[in-house]
Amino acid sequence: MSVTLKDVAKLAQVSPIVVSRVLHNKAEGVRVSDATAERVRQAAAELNYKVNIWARNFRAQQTMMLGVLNGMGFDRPRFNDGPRYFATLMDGIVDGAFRHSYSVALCPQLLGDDPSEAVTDGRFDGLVWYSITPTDANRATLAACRCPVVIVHALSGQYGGKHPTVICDNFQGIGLGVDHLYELGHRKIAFMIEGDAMNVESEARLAAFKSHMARHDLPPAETDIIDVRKDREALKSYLSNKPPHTALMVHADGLAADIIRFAPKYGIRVPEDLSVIGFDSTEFCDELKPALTSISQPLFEMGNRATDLLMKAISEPNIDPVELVLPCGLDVRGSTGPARQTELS
Amino acid sequence: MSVTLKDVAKLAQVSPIVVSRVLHNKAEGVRVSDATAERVRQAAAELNYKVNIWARNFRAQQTMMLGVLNGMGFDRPRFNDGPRYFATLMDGIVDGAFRHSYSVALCPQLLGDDPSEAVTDGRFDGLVWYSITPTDANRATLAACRCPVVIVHALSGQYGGKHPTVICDNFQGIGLGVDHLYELGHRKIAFMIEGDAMNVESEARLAAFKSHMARHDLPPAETDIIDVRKDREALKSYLSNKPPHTALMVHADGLAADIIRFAPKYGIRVPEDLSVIGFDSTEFCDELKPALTSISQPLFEMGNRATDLLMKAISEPNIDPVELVLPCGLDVRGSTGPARQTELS
DNA sequence: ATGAAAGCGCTAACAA
DNA sequence: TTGTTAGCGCTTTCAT
Repeated sequence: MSVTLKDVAKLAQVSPIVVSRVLHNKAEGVRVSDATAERVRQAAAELNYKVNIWARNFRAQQTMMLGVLNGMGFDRPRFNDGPRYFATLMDGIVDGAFRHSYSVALCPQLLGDDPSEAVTDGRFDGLVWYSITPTDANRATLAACRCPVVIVHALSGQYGGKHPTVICDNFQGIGLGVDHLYELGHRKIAFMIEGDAMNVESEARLAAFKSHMARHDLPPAETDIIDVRKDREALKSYLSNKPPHTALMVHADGLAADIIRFAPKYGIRVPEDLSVIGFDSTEFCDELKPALTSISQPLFEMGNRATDLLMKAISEPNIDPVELVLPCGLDVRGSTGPARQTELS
Repeated sequence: MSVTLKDVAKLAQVSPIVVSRVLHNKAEGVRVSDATAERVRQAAAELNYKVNIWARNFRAQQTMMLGVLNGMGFDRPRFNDGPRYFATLMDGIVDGAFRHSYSVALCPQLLGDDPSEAVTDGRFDGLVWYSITPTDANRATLAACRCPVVIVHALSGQYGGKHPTVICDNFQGIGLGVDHLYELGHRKIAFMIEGDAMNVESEARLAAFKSHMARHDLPPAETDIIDVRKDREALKSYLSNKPPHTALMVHADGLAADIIRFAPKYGIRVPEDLSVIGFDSTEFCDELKPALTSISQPLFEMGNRATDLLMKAISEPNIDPVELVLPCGLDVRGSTGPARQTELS
């Protein structure tokens, strides 16, 4: 069907291995006479020979391929859902993989009946698992993986300390936000959190908030933690009752955006009456009026470094897994300003 | 290293081929005694045997893998650049590929020195090439491909009619926009176009505009085509000189968004003074004030159908390539309204 | 119902 | 400097 080494060898009147050496070996190791080498190269060109990369990989017992899982398990990665989170992370992963001469495949459909076969059929040399939730099923799948797995958005401890992990520094990030507000004169600062399930990262952010506030001698009271997890209406009732705070840190941009959109309806001006900080610095931050100040995760970097950890895990299987915590940034936009001095009327 | 068929065979006291039949064959074709089959299954379970998918693929001379190229050639796909175009298309491609039990890999780094080796080393069973520009280099690469290639965002004729193509119906899409404006009473409608290089699709949209306007007995004059290709400042000078039009169709959303943002500075209200229609219905359309009415490409569908064409090309290599033209939609938002009756003051 | 042989394309190890 | 052997893991073909 396709032109193989053997065909080239026949034409060049040498054995296949010589062709392999001439065409594929590093220049240094090659011990072939110039004349033969030239003959081989000509033959290859004439036949338009190309290696079969999978034959080579099969022989070398490697795939030169990384897989990406995301979310709850074997739902396929979606680029266009939600914010650009996953897209940016993927950019980092792909960039890193290419840097190491690896390809990236999107978590494949499985040829068998069980989705988890995809991580056990030798398809990949390594996996990046993104935004995994620590359910029993996921832990079981993780344990079944036959290749190194780097987990993004998790701390190693959540998974038995067996896998390298990459996560943003939620503690430091929230600190950036709190300090920013403090410097603007804010002392009455609330934290708002939502979400159906307990989200590990949101929890970490809340804890960080409490800690950083305490550092400023402003330990938050219970009423300073506004939990709209069960009832999104709680958000509206908070806004309609003259918020006692001058600033709001929100666990994620989506909720912060709603606040910015709803606030005017309740006579609350952002940032004059209420400063708002989100988390993730999603692209829509710039489009909001006012634009949303937000803490940014180094998503590209996270994906990128994940591949480095994977390479290390592939080449040194028995090394202790690294837990990589990367610093956040603060993108100051229009939704934060000096604290108001008076009560809302 | 890993458990193979042979290991299972030894434990079950049968030959490897029997194991293969029991574990992998369709139920019907299997001619193995129940007792043996059971023994094999037990052995496999005991050893925790998993197929090596690449050995199977290698043997079958297929990869069950599709590749995606985008842009000018071998720049790697970027998910987070520009609008969500590529992300949505990818979602369609991935969905389609999975539906056919194929994986999708992002255009890989090349193990050799020449990037284009990636399309000739048998890495993929098929390729989706997105947003290709018809340069000589790209034509050459296309010709060198050893697997079927489906081109997205192109017409078959641009590439010698040799490859299946998928494109949105720019003509019909622009027609939706023109008709929408016409029904709102607009008669003075301009078309705005930009971009460094000649963009085939933008050109097609411009031509469609002329044609649809003529259909309404409103053939556009030269002054109704505002070309800001060379000079983005031309946009501002257009806005500052009391536009004689009541509506503007723009070749793409990005430029339309700028108009919406700049217009107020020149005392032009959208849509009261000037209705604006974009193209692509990008997600930021909703965030603009007013939200941007825009023509939408069926991007997910385009990616999805591209994989169908690829499957067909893989299974029937000699079939005539299909040219798929998928209809656009019109997302009416706030930036279009009834035509103003008076001149701008 | 089961098994033996053979080979996909490539390259490491060893031999000449 | 060149060639031979051998095998990666799997499955099709043909024989028993």
